[in-house]
Amino acid sequence: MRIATWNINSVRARADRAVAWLERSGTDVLALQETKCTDAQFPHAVFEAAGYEVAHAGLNQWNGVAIVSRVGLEDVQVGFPEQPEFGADTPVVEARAIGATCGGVRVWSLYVPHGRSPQDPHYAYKLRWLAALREAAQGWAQADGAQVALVGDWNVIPYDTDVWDVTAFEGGTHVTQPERDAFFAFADAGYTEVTRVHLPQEGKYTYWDYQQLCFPKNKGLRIDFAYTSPALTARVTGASIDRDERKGKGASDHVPVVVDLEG
DNA sequence: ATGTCACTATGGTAGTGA
Repeated sequence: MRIATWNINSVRARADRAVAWLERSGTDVLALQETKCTDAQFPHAVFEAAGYEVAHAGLNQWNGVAIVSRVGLEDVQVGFPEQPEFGADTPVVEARAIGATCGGVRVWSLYVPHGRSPQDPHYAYKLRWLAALREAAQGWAQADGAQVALVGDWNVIPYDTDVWDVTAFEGGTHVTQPERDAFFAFADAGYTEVTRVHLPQEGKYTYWDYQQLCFPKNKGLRIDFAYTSPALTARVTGASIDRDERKGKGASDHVPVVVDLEG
């Protein structure tokens, strides 16, 4: 079975591209982030025509997460227990997490808050969000044989070598110790970040900003990851990053990150 | 050349988020 995660940066702008990629790559389950639409606006028919079921959570033009599967899609859950709210006047639980069981694997599509700047309330929200997710995820992995995949855009640069020049992020988000601690805490909860296991090389970026010709200059970030519970980690046979998907007109600023499972 | 893109609301351009 092949699972992938992809921050699509508007599913309406790229539904055809996503389906073409699904078919070309032979992906069974795809977790999407930044769909940037409401459930009513989601292009369900495009995916269903290709033989995929869809579960989506989207409140407005911001955020939005989905799971697309051709191996079943059961027990859909929008948001995780104690997922923090954000908003100055009327706080809401944003559309940043959706879970479903696909082919026996509990898949979570996650869009971790950006943080904006270490001084911004969004940064504290990001840390709260990651801590709450870790609490929930620890519970999910408890059951013997539980096969859980936490995949998505983590908005954290775990190592200095996951960015073309870490000094460009001095004073910014993504590289602070609290963010990195929050990211690595999932390993303490029993999860393994399996893309690192299979792609340990430096410079394996998953995102290149649209601005400043970042992609041609290969000024990228590695911020899209897949944490798997012990029983699922044992099934992982490989991982890949489809860098070519960043090429050409109409690309997302992120590329798909793929995890292969035996069976 | 601030070498971008997608969204909304508006009204033909400005604001927001990344």
